[in-house]
Amino acid sequence: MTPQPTELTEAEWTIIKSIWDNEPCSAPTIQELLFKKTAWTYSTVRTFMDRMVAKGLLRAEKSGKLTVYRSAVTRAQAQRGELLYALKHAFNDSLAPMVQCLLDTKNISRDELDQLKQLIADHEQARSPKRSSGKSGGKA
Amino acid sequence: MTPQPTELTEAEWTIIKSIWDNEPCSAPTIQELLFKKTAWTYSTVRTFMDRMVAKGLLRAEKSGKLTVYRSAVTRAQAQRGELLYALKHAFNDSLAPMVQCLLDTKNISRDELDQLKQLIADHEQARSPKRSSGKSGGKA
DNA sequence: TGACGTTCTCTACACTTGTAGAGATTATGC
DNA sequence: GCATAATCTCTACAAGTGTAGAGAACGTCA
Repeated sequence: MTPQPTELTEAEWTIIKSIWDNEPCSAPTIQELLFKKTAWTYSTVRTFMDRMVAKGLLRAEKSGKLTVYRSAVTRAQAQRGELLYALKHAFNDSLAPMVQCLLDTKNISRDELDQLKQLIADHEQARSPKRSSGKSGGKA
Repeated sequence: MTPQPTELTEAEWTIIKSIWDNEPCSAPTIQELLFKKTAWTYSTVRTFMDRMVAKGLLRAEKSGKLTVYRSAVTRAQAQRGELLYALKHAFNDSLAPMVQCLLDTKNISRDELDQLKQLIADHEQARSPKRSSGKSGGKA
């Protein structure tokens, strides 16, 4: 059961990133961690977190007095959701225009370009394993 | 003055796509065009469109009785906005993870892969024109 | 001139999102 | 036992989003 893709709001992204990096964790912890960036009060953070539990983005568990939170979606799932939203709405689900836009928009260094080429090459490799002599073909 | 990137809601995407394909156009026209997909009433469509004018996504002009609408952002601008939102929030602005996710998520045909490689090659070419004998180096 | 169709304007309402205060509860150190 | 600090719960409110109805205004055809 692949969970259906989720899109997060800006605030939700902020929260869940902090949780991925610190789970399991409590609301006061997250509030404190984010305060420098966001200046959110405890109430604000707590409200977000509880709403995210209701949406299935987080899981909460009471440990005595304290409520302990964990993510309920992985980073990859959330990334996929966001990407698919953009892909679907902005690019009518077609890959090439999206990548083209990426290339046009960002100032991409030569290193990054090489990296991209490598990614694609690896992907091709994985797709149609060529069992070439030298490389073992397994995922690096 | 590059306009700051805009993110559109789902409904806004639906509307503006129809407008890009038909501008200049009136609200009743758009409503009719979209009705099959969305079942939105005239009021709904009109409300969206007027709000989009307020946001600077569309421009409206009265022509006697009729109000005529045009897009105020290009498709490329809107695409960029959406892409940058995803890139920033989901991928912390780094390119490679995004492309990786793309490769992992979609079932990409060999043709598409080739297309991507071509895009990247073209981009490299444009970036550091090699003034090779055969090709004229200008944009295709 | 009156009925009809088209388009517009205005208003509304429920739900979501961003933001937070007030006050209750509980543990803790003295 | 009591002051204090930490945490929780509840409630609220403004702005944004999705959705639409009611009724005005205008052109037109008989």
